Amino acid sequence: MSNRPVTLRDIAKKVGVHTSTVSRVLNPDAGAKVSREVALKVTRAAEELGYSLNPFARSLKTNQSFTIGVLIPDLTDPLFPPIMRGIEDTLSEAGYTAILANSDNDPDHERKGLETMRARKVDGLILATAQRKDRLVARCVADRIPLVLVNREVEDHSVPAVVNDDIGGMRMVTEHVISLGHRRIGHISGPQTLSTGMNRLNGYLAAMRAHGLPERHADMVEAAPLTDAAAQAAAEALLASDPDLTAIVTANDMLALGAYDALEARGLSCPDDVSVTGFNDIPFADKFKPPITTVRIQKFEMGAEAARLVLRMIKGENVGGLSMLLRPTLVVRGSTAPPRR
DNA sequence: ATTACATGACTGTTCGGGAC
DNA sequence: GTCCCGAACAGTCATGTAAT
Repeated sequence: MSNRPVTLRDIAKKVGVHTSTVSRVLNPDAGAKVSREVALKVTRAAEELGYSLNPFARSLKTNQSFTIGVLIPDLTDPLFPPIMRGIEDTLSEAGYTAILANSDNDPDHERKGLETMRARKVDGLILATAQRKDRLVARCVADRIPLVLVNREVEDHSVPAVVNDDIGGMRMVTEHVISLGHRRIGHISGPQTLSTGMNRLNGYLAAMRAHGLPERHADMVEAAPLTDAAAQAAAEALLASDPDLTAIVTANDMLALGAYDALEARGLSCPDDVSVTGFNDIPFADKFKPPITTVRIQKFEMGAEAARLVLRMIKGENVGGLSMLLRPTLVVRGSTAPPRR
């Protein structure tokens, strides 16, 4: 009794045909010219013997792995599972598999993750890790690997990207806060090395300017890196520098949680003393206390579009530096209210 | 006897070419 | 219209050959 996996040859032997015939039966999309009678025998034998395709052997011949490498910056960030779902659903429909690597926001991890995926001969890459200036991305471009960025993009728009309208989204939520009557509004931004961090800051500034509100330098604090600790420190710095703030708009929901903590530490309540807003509308954002007013981005769709784009590139389509901008929507919940005074 | 290098077998699958 | 033949793919490992 051998443990050797069943191959096309085994099926061919059993049925009495050539392996290539078996291959054509089991790959109907290759334009199989096989009689129904033989095809039936082959499929039956394949089932009886428990055949499953050897993807390595197929890759050897076709130079295609039907595998896409996906690199994300932080496995613990609830933003990414819905994006990943969009990627996986779309890829699997097309017969592709995603392999996931997490960089933990560490450039060294990122490089290793990319190297591993490339060594495994992925057909394409989807990166959620891109910085505005990104050497790893530049190298992938130079090596002509089908590559799509998701959520974040590079400064020179040299790589196709599927991103949210971060400027518009942040402007929208800031204007919601302004419309409630707030005038002293602070911003906790993401790292300015990231397109999301920079665009969301610009959206905040655009809203402030449009309403003739002062852009005080002290009212803008950067949380870098994007960690819980940095978020809370940023919120504390913001409240310390401007005690008259009545609202804080943050660049993502996790930063908003940091603001909640900082408010509580100062004995302030949200939204009675200070209104707070988030961004992304991560899963369970409605379970925050209070439920967070935020900007809903199209997470699933973002992943799905990125996957569609990379599949088009694999087919040889020239998509150029095509960027896709997805429209966000405002979700008003309990963390925003008119200022007390 | 040891070392360096070359050659070829091997894996499972696919696909162009050709036989009937 | 059906089916077969056999090369080719990338990389590893064993074997062969020649030089030291």
